[in-house]
Amino acid sequence: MIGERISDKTGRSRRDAGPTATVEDVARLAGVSRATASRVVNDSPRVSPEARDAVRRAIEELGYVPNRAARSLMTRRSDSIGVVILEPATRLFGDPFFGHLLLGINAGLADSDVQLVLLMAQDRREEARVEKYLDAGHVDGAILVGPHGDDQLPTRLARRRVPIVLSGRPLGGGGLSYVDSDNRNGARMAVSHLVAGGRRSIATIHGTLDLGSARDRLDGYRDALTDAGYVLDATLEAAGNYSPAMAAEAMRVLLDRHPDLDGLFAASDSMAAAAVGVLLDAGRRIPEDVAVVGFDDTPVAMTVRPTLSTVRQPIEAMGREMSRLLLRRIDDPADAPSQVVFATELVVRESSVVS
Amino acid sequence: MIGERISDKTGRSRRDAGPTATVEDVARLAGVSRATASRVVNDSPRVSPEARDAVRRAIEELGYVPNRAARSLMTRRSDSIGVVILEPATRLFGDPFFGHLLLGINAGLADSDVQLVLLMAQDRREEARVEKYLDAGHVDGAILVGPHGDDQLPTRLARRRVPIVLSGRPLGGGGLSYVDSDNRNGARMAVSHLVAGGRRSIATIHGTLDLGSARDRLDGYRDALTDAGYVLDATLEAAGNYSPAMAAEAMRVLLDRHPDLDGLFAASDSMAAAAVGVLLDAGRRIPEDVAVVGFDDTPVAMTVRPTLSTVRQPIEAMGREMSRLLLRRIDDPADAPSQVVFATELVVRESSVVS
DNA sequence: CTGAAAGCGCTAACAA
DNA sequence: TTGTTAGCGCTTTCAG
Repeated sequence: MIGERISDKTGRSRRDAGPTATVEDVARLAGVSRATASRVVNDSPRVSPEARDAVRRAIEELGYVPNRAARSLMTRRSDSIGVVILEPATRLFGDPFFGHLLLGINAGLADSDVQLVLLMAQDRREEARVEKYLDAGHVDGAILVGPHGDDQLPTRLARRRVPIVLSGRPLGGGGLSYVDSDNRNGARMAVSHLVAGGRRSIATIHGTLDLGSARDRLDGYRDALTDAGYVLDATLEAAGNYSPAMAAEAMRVLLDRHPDLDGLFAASDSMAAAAVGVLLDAGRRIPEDVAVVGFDDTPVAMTVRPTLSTVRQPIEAMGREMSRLLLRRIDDPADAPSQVVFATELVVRESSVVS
Repeated sequence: MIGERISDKTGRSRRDAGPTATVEDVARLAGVSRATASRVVNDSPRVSPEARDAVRRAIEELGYVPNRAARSLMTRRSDSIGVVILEPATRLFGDPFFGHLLLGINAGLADSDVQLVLLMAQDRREEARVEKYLDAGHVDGAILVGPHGDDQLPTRLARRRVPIVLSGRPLGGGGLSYVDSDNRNGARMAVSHLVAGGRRSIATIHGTLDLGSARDRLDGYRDALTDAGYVLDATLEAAGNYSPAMAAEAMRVLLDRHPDLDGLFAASDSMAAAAVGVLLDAGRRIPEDVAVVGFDDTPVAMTVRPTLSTVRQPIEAMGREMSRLLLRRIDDPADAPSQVVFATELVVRESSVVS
């Protein structure tokens, strides 16, 4: 029932030229059976060198590429993973963080021929859609970026045995795999640096507190002050929620409450930059009157004047690690969840030291 | 040969719980044939209301979700499109442009159950890999972001009948579908605005000239000067290649060549921001001494002091349109290529007008 | 080491 | 309108 056919049938598809050779074609040309051809394609060791060579040549000649759908149907693997962005649009816009992370994730996939399916969920409705998609097993696993405190999605997926890795420590459930940077220590270093510079009234603009990173950075801020024997003052803390606009407003409030403040730690560079704008507008000199440290070491830190001292996290490496963990977990579902925390590093520029 | 089986066989897969009902299961439960069940799933009109209801109930009860691989195998459609980022890492990092664009593209796919496969190619080797992937027909079509002047990838793919849509006017071949903004007119408006403000010596920092956008913005700059009867001066043009660092260097060169320059048009906000830094460092007041206009209206425009006048392009809408065009082309390969150009808009802030 | 055969889950002729 | 049947291209027992 097969007979004459190679790369052509009656009304095959819209693609006229494209490589549509099948294993069948390859096998015939190589003078072996489908099974053997398939074995060669999948690097099975149980193939004689001669057969292997013949098949390889046939593959080359026909420009054969396996049909992923057919393979998936058989292997029950999609050879793709989902990267789910749970963050609302606003953050994605301003923050180069996500681009960096995607790059790292992609790099981590590079020698595995697993594809990256991008799934964005701006609201609960879209999130439900994404959940259904993941649940249906259309991807072999997923990396979840930015789940907030009250979001049960990770837990639900984990319970249904969907392999997942989170970006950032989840506030809720334990037992999940995640990759994070040492936000707390990064913040501690930043604020200790301000203390060491002789600053006495150090404020902070923190991120959305239902995010682990935001909470950890705030804790680090408090750690440093406590270490230095300062008394914590809640009125020196204001929410900027990782938004430049809200950070600007927060800065105004802080300045109003503490006209004498002489140090500021902002939980992101974009918030720091916005705060710097407000400080300059208010006639403060930076760093003479107010020393400022941000977080992330994004390009804006170098663009703004004065250039921004900040805390660097190895975003790309983190993305790569997330891929690595997920692939491992997909390969071996019994693999225990792992948590990986990357070190952060203080980068001192103009905004925090009087030269 | 089927017999007893519903959602369970011997060693099915790693997923223990998940919804693994098949059309077969649905059909049996609904008391109809596989074909009818399939018809209901695919909204075929040739189904009686009763059958439809029964099948719908069964689907609901079993939590049935079609297996994409099996469907693809049959329909020869992957129900996914590739979004190829040809840009080197550096741009992705700083520029919120890509995040915006992805968001738009994704939104354009929202009610089509087509998935977005992200493919990044940082160099020629990776580009070859991506090309092979697209060529193999693993996706139904692709959106190409950032192909540079000498890149033959779009042409090659088009020749092989892979449906594609480009982001930005390609410099090379005609006859390709693309979505762009009116860069030239945007730039012209920006520079005319500087002229109207009485600026006499207006410089520009342009992007990588093997990019249509960069060339168009440079042309728009020249248009405006010519319109105003100014004499073009090549020494007032410097390359920033969309990189803040190179833009800073370009600004230094320009300042050196023309200490009296009183206007600047930068082809991106990030370059404008970097240039502003250099100008401030050089003791120039903005806008009193030098008026500055950027391009893109990214968040940095609001963050920097003074806030940046800029040209806004509807990035998200552009992304949505790209999806729309691609889906249309996939549906009907005979559909002629279309070019869509979105209007740009001048946004005036502090950096260009003395208040 | 190799081949024959079975069948993954689905859709699409073709009949009825 | 519905059911029957034939595969899509691939991997994988199971014999040989």
